[in-house]
Amino acid sequence: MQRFRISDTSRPAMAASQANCLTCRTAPFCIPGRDRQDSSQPPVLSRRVKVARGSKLFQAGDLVGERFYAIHYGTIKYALPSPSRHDKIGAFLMRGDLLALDAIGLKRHNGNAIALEDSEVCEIRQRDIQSRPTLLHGMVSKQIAREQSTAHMLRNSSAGQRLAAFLLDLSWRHFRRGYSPHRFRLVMSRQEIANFLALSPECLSRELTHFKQAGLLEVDERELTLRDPGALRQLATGAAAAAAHQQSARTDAMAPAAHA
Amino acid sequence: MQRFRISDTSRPAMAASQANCLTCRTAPFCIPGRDRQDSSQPPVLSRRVKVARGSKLFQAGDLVGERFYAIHYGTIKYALPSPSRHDKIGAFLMRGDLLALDAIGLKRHNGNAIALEDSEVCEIRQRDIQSRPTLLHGMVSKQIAREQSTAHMLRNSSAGQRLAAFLLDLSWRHFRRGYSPHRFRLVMSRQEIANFLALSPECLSRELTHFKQAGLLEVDERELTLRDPGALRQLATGAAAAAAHQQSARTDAMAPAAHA
DNA sequence: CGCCGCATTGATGTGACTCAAGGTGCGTGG
DNA sequence: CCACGCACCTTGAGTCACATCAATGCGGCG
Repeated sequence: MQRFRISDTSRPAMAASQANCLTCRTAPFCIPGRDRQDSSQPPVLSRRVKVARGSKLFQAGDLVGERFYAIHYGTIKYALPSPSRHDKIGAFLMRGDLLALDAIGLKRHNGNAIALEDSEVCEIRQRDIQSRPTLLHGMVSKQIAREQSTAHMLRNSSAGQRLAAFLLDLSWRHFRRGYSPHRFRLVMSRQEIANFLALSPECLSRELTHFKQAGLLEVDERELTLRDPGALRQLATGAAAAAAHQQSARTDAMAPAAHA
Repeated sequence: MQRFRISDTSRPAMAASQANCLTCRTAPFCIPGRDRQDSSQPPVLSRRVKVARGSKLFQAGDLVGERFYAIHYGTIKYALPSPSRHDKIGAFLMRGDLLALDAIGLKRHNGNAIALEDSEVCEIRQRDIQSRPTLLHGMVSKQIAREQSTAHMLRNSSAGQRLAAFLLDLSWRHFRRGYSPHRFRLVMSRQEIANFLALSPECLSRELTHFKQAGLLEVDERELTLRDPGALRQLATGAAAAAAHQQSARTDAMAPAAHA
């Protein structure tokens, strides 16, 4: 029921301006670590780059140029080219997420970064960050945790488990950013979700209706409402007798929806 | 057919000694980046720790203590605890691989690190590395690339694809370390491989015999011989018309077995 | 209007999981 | 020593979940 059309998928990304993390309102979700507030350090400067919906921030083969990105607003998908059929989507990045940190030691990018909605990213130069080890450590930790939790999610054997884990991850990330964890918009298409979860679109659709029928959620086009995050969590963790499974010291990655 | 017994799975890891990367023979596979040779910098010192087969280097919940590890020799598996059944194995680390870099910004470890054979690891303190950004960048890049390629592998839908990708990865890593890419020993059990690939042990066994019957490889207990890496690669990449797919600028992660 | 992309639903096949049994080598203890 | 238990691996039969193919509905766009 969602039918936007992207007529021009390759119009160039444009418009740049200066930015400063000290005054940035995205920074609390973006930069981990305490020394962010440390104003005795020079502020991390970056160039802001707008990326129009459907256009590429960079693509596989592009020179990395010793810089990476933080999403200021919007959503970017990162996809690795695959010989067969469509590319494989490796991540959906939203406000505050880091992008292309994996390319920090590479000459050229391995994947494509495409905006799912009109977005703006902060371009960060390695040079500007490498004198701030605490900052870098926090970013690295955040990034690796995300990759690991993605792999962890993909090891969930069943389609329902994977979908539940995905939705809870989205929920948590919205919550962390100050939005409602119960109701939010899916900026990506069903096909893209299915791709990310390594499922067929049909299977994803069926799982969604199963969840709907079980009263776990409601979904109207791309508007999602979680009705029973607890049950979703039980599903995601492999159900069973996962009763007293409290966790603390959370990072930004794949996390519980016990925020009610 | 493999039947070692680990009587005591929790005897403590012991014995420490000093080590120096400048003279270490593992360094070429371990530390990426060019400034490793830079002797104007102080050498990276580290403590070597022996880990007996079956014992834990650390486990989930242990304090991180602002240090991580590089494998000097041996093999370590890193597994995340899972409420249901067995832990999920997230990585097999061998000579030169980095371990616990994901914990760099955390207080406590998320997973268990268990030696699959008698091993020795270099304990690296964050402090000692953070004045060497090039070094750190290289390590970060290497680590994230590994995580990404694991996730990429797990998105391969079929059991054969995943297994082929896994074997080629092992082959490549042996090759990089100066060992034969065609013949090597599997230090992990079938169950552990199956766990890592998110397959049932039975399915893994069947795929192995399929590969054997197809003449792609031979396997005697844990001794593996790759007979047709090219065919394996076609399988792993999703077969199809993946003809002219040359790649350069390789990292250490999931890579071709075009080395013949 | 006709086309196309997206999403859902149904019918059907199949690949992987589950359960079960059998074989093997090691370690232990009678 | 040998019987036994055990951990590991393999193989077979049956089942189920997911992929595949196909048809339909919907809405935007040319």
